[in-house]
Amino acid sequence: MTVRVRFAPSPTGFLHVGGGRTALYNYLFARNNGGTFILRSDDTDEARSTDEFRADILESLRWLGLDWDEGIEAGGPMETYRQSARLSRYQEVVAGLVADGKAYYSFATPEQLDTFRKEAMAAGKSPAYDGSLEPSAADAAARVAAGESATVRFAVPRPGSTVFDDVVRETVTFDHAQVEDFVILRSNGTPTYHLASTVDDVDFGITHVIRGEDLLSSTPKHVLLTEAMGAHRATYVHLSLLMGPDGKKLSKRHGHTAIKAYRDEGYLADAMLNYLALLGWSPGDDDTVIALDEMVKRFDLATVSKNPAIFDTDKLLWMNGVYIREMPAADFVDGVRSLVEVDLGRELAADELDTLGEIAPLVQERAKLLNEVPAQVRFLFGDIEYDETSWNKVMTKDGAAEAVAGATEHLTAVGEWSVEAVEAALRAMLAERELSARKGFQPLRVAISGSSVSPPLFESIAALGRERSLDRLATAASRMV
RNA sequence: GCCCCGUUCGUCUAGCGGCCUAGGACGCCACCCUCUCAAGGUGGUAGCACGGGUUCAAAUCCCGUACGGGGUACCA
Repeated sequence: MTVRVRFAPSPTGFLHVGGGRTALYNYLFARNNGGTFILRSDDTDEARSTDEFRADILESLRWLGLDWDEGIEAGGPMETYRQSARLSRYQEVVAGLVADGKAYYSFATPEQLDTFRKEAMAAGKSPAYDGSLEPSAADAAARVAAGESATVRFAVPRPGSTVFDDVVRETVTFDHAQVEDFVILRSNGTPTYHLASTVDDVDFGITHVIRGEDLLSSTPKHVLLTEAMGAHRATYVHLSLLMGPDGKKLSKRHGHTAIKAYRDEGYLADAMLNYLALLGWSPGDDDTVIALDEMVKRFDLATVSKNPAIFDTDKLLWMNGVYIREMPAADFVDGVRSLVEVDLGRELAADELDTLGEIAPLVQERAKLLNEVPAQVRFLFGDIEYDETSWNKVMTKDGAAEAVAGATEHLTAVGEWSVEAVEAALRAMLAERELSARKGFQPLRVAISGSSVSPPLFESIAALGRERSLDRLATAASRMV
């Protein structure tokens, strides 16, 4: 049997990190098995679904590099992969179920249901509605014929129970006393999530339903529905949820939850994927940094962990640094160029691009976020701006003025302007003035870059050029008196 | 309330009855390297929720308790 899995977000919000992980696990499982990865849009909630969210989900998935084989915008054997376009099919299924006596028209009002549930709870019993408030079949038929509006509920066999083997949770049992006669068709004729999602899974030939644990208790409904349709149930896989640092459900107040927010902050898709993969799965062999194709080879649903994972950005940040350092130098420059240009508010000239190329490898070693880069290279492309804290800490110390004066003297004498020549000149200055490297170079760093933290000094000076470097030393000297 | 799921360092995890004096990674601390900051290197810190069983032997199996998460809609 060929594996067919789907990622079926509902466009009622941005693709968040938990959704990204679910998509990734579906992708890994499909690729590992030579199966098909399908993208579907579970947009039965018209009121909350928007095109903005639909676009965000596609864009986020593409950014991550999780390409799907079939579904939204990719096409495939099905006519459509949007639930909002499959209304008639759902109504057809519901009609069949009603005809078979597996579902019924329900006239219970919200108030009646509310009372039913409250009373059940007060009695310490399950609040699951069992259909006991409904009229006889004949009455129901008459009322429907008379045009009275009603929902359609699935008739859960009672007594009974549903048992299924979840790949990560093993055998799970639900007594039907806990499963209510759930609504499958709203009174306005639209399907509920349970119906639409299950019908799609059946129609699309989904073999493995890999989704969040929040749907675990809905699974008996899906199993019942599937079997009522005369179909074979899928294998279910419920992934634990992602939590915030305080152990509570991950939400906005913990920081960013949207995948795209991480892209915008300067995270790399590969780092994101690697980090997300490790939240609930381990490739074994004590490996931590692992590429997508390697994950595909080693992925195994049976080893996915059962417990919720906390989304910890410290580790993500570290991992992003690892991936930045692993980037080919040219890719790094490409990735950072537009950020630098946005920061400067203008495009980089050809010679400035060369300068960026020169300094980039040194910055690449240090960055953990792409977005940190502009601030680190800004001194090369604009006027000097002093960080006052740095200035006060460094330029008021003994020897600072002497270092600047000495550097001016020695650098003026440099012939060919190169990293080596600059270093030789400055080290000679140190020896002559009997200054330690620390005391002698920090003032120069502040004079050149404006900050006590910068890319390596000699390279920075070499990249800045003779004129501008000497100019900055002069500016600093005059500011010090 | 009721139902379901879970519980190994602060965090992500390895572990599937003896290889565990519990391994790796992030974080943190120290040292080394060093022109700053990073990176890198070395070392260190810290954990089997608790209580009962089962067994010659339990982090690993069973039961209970506690705690956490999810569900309990004409949301998904």
